[in-house]
Amino acid sequence: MTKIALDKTDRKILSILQADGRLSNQDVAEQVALSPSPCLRRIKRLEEAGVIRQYVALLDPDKIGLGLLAYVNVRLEKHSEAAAHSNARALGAANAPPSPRADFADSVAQWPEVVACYAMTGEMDYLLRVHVEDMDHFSRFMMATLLRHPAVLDVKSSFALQRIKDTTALPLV
Amino acid sequence: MTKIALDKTDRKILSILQADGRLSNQDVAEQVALSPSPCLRRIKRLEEAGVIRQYVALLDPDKIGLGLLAYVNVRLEKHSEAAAHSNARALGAANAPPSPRADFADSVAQWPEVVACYAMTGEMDYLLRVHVEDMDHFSRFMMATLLRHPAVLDVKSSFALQRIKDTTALPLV
DNA sequence: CGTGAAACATTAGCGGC
DNA sequence: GCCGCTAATGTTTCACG
Repeated sequence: MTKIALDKTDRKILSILQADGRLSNQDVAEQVALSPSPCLRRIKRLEEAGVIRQYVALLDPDKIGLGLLAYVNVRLEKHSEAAAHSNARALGAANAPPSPRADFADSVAQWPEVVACYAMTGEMDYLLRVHVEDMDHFSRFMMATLLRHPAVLDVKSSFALQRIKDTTALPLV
Repeated sequence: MTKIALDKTDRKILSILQADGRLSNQDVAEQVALSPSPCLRRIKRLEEAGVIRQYVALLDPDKIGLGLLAYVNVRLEKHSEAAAHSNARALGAANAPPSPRADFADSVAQWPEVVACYAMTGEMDYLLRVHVEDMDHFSRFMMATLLRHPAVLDVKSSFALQRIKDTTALPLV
C-alpha cells in the first residue's frame, strides 16, 4: 500500500470532496485558495494514490422503496477442514474445494440486499448490513437465501428504528 | 415524503450514478440511449425529489490512517422522566431539559469518529460505526468520550477483521 | 505555481412525434 | 406528455512560461 503524505491543503480538498463530490475543480481551487491547475494536480494525485477511492451518488433508501434496514450477525459452521482449505487456496490451488468462509464471502458479494459485510471479532463471525423493502422481503431473504447457505450456522438480526447519523465522510486526522 | 414513480430508465440512471457519481451527463445519456437533454431533465428531477441525496467522494480509511473499524453497541440509562421529556420536546418546549436519548443523539452528531449511529431493536439501544487510527485511539475515545457521556449505561464493541463487502450502492427494486 | 487556449460539458429554448 | 436539436455559456485539462 503506497504511503502518501497529506498536508493541510490535501486534507482540506478531501473534506470538501467528501461533502460534495461533484464540485468543479475551479470551486475546489477557490475554497482552498489555489488556482485550478495545482488543485487539479493534487486531486489527481489523491485519486491515483487511492486515497480517493471512488465518486458516487448516494440515494435515499426510503424514496426507492427500501423501508427496512437490518443488521444481521452471522455465525458460520467451523468445518475441521476449513483451515486446510484456506491454506490450499493461499498456496494457489485455485480449484481446491472452497472453505466455508470463502464460499460465504463469494455468496455475499452476489446478494444485492447485502450492502456491507465485515468479518468481526467476538462470538459472531460476520456482520451484514441489509436493505430491503419491508419485513416480508426480509423474511423471504432469510428463508430463501441466507439461512439456506450451507456455511451459515445461525444468525441474529436487529432492525433500525431511527437513523441518528450516517455519513460516508471519514474523520480527517 | 414526495412519492415518485421510477421507470426503467430512471433506475438505470440511478445505478450508473451509484457506480460513478462524476460521469458527465453526456456519458450517462449515451449509456441509457437518450440524448443529453432528456437525460439531464431526469437527473434533475431525481435530485429535486431527493432520490439522489448527495454526491460524494469515498476515501480509503487505511490510506488516511484510519486502520481500525469498530461497531459499538450502546445501551442508555432509562430515566423515569425520559418519556415526559420527549413529550415536552415533541410539543415544542424547546428549553425543557433534554431527554437522555435526545442528548445522546446530539452528542453523537458531534463526534467525528462516529460515522454512523442507528437506534435499533433488541437489547442494545444504539449501534455505532466508529473509525479510528488504532486500538489506542479507540480506547481513548471510549474512556474520554463515549463512556463519560451521562446517558450511556453500557457498551459492547466488536472490531472489523476483514472487509468482505462495503458499498454505498443500494439495490434497485 | 499560474496563464491561456482547445476540447469538452452543461443547460435553456424551441419544434416535432 | 416526453424526446432531441441547436447554440450560448461555462468547465476541464494540458503544454508552456
